[in-house]
Amino acid sequence: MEIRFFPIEFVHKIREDKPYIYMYGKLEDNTKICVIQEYQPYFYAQVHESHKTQLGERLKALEVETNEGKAKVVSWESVEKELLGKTKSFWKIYTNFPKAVQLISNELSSWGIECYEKDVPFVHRYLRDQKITPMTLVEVKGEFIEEKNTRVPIFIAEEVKQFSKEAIKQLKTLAIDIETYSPEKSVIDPEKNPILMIAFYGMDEEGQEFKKVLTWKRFKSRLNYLETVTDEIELLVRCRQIILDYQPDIITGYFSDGFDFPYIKTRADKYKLKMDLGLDYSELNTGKKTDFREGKTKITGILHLDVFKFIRNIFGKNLNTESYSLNAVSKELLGNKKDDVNISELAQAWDNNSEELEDFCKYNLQDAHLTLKLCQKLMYDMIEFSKIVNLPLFDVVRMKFSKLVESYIMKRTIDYNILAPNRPGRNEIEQRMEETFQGAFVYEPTPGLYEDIIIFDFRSLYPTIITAHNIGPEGLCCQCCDEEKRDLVPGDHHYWFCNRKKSFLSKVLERIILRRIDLKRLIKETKDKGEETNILDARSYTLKTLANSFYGYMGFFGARWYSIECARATTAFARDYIQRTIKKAEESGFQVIYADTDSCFLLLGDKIKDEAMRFMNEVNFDLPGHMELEFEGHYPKGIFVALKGSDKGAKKKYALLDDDGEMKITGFETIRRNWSPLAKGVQEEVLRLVLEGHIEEALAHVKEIIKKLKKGEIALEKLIIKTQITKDLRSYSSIGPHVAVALRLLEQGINVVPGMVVEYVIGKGSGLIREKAKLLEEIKPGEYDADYYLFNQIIPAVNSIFLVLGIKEEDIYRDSSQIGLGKFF
DNA sequence: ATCGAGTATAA
DNA sequence: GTTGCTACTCGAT
Repeated sequence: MEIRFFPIEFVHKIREDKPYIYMYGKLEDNTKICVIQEYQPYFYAQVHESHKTQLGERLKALEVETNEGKAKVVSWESVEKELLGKTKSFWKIYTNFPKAVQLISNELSSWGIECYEKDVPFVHRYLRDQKITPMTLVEVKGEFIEEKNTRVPIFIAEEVKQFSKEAIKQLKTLAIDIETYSPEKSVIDPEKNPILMIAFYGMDEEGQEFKKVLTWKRFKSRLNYLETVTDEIELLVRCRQIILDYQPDIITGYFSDGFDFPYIKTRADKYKLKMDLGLDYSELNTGKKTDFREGKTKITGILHLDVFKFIRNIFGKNLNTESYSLNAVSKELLGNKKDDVNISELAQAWDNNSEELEDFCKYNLQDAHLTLKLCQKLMYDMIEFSKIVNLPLFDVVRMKFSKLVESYIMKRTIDYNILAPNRPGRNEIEQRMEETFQGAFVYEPTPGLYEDIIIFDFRSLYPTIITAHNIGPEGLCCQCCDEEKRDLVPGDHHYWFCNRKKSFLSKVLERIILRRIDLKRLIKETKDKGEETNILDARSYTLKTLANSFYGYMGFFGARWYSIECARATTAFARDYIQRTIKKAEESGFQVIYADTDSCFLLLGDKIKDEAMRFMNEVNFDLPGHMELEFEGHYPKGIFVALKGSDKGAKKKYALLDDDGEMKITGFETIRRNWSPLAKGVQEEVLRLVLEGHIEEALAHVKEIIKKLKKGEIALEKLIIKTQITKDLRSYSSIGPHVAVALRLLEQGINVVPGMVVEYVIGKGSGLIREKAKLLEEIKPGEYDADYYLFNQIIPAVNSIFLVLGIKEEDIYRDSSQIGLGKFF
């Protein structure tokens, strides 16, 4: 019989001594199902003609002992494949189970035989080979079978094929969030401290909501979603039952890989409770955490998405948020303002049986609710990534850019019969890390206030250069192109890329670019019809992200298709194009005031916009491939400032005012999170007033703020400085203010993990700044260090702006205050 | 005094 | 994922 289903979650297992892929998913009527198919794992080996007979004998005899049985070679066949531009003959060697690939190939390597694609995860291999796209409708031929140990029907497939590219729309999702007992001045310790409450927030296919907060302390409350149990054991038992009863397609959490699930697992293990949530009755698997690998929690058959990971790894790049906390991200993405409670007071409220516990329950549920909404909001984007790289959503949301690009390239190897180069070993990585290359060109601006600025920029500069100049490792210094026809890379290095045979990477990249061009047209048509473009927008964003990552990928030391020459050539062409554009603008009579990588700022002067557009069209006339210079905008006013203590113009630091009076600030402290809102606010106001031509007001504004600052009237929230902790606290060689504060947080029992952003205020006193750095709860209003905020925050933030106008530092202080400035006169 | 480590930002 | 740029703090020389 034939059925159609949406595959969502994947595992592989040995069944009756044979390797099988298990695809958990849903039929079109939302019934859950698991489709299984036998599949043989394999890898490739490069075999010399003369060794073939001998090697065959050795492979037949080869056996490697493991605790899962003997790893063996099942069979092999000879295939032709292209490896970095050269077509060669390889053996495709099949093994008896997936893990055997690694063991057998290691053995062959020790015999001096080069092996390839030996580290491709089995599920990934299957999906690519079978051309099955997760989350889309797949048609399978086969039959239902009776199996033990399964919570859903099992269908064994003989044939599978993609039925449609349309992604699944109805997904039953459950968000989960836990609160734990964490008394002050103690480290988070799942061995010691219990889970106090667990919140669930679900939504089914029809949009029906499900809310519940479980807790094991009784207190007065009229919350209808509250369920009270006797103790933590029962809490965990109920937690298991709730998930099993609800049977979501997706379980989501915010940092649930790193916190909620490992915590639940640790507590359950402590009481020897089963957490057999898997659709095959398997236990919650929190994975192995090492120094290099983060933990992942997998529940067989239920897709666990850690929304935090997707945001941190991929989506966060196009957010403006200063931190990846649930609070900050929800605010930007959902526009919600979260009701906050001081979570460090939970332990105390718990011990005192306080009625405030109700607030913590509400807070707990709110977090689950926000997580659910974030997951739903990002679902299109996550699914698009999954579809485009053809991998399980579980893996995609946990990937970083390099893996994502590589997966996409790996998918394309099938279409072009290409063999993937191996990932670099330890030595190779070390060598690659020492290689550097020159980046983009940045024009040094002359400090000043400018009028009528026109900005042009190259659309997708790096991707279009790679395709237009056929950049790719295979065509490097080819011998097939005649010397006079070679497309030489600009600069001192004498090298070129073949212009007869298209390189694999540029073919792959061009497909992305072309698809995006089509898609943009479709989006426009759809919008014109007044229809929703959510999914198309997500797809366009995915393609753009992928295309933009190619250049970085080629220069990344861990890449399979690493090529420093390709990365070097990409930036070399880019520098050449932007410099030629600048020259051409000047030849056309425009004054160029700034340029950075792919953009060019010029002054309109006494010309009209049409003349600028004519210049742009002339540039475009000569551009190859998909390269294009675009009109970015017209700005009536703009300011460029000088380097500190110099009259040279600062690069990557300017502010513009557009036709609608909107300000666009680049590089200034205003947009940096490790400056106080006070300094940022003053700077932004000064920039605005100066650009609008109100210089006196700008100066007066600063003086006013300084007066308030000296009187101790500035609210503490405006003085908060946020700095990220980027590594383990113990490995800091120099203890900055942020590290000092983080160490105190640790003492209070707050889990300080890399990536966390700490907030502090500089308090009154003497000594190092780090000694004066205070947590918000450690300082009272007015007790801040006014001098610090004046000399280290406000003055540096506005000084360079005023200097452009000929206003010196002393002019800022004049009349603003009579105290504490003696040392400056 | 000067320099490296650390943080953050632009493209 | 890459390089480029500026400015500040800490801590060692």
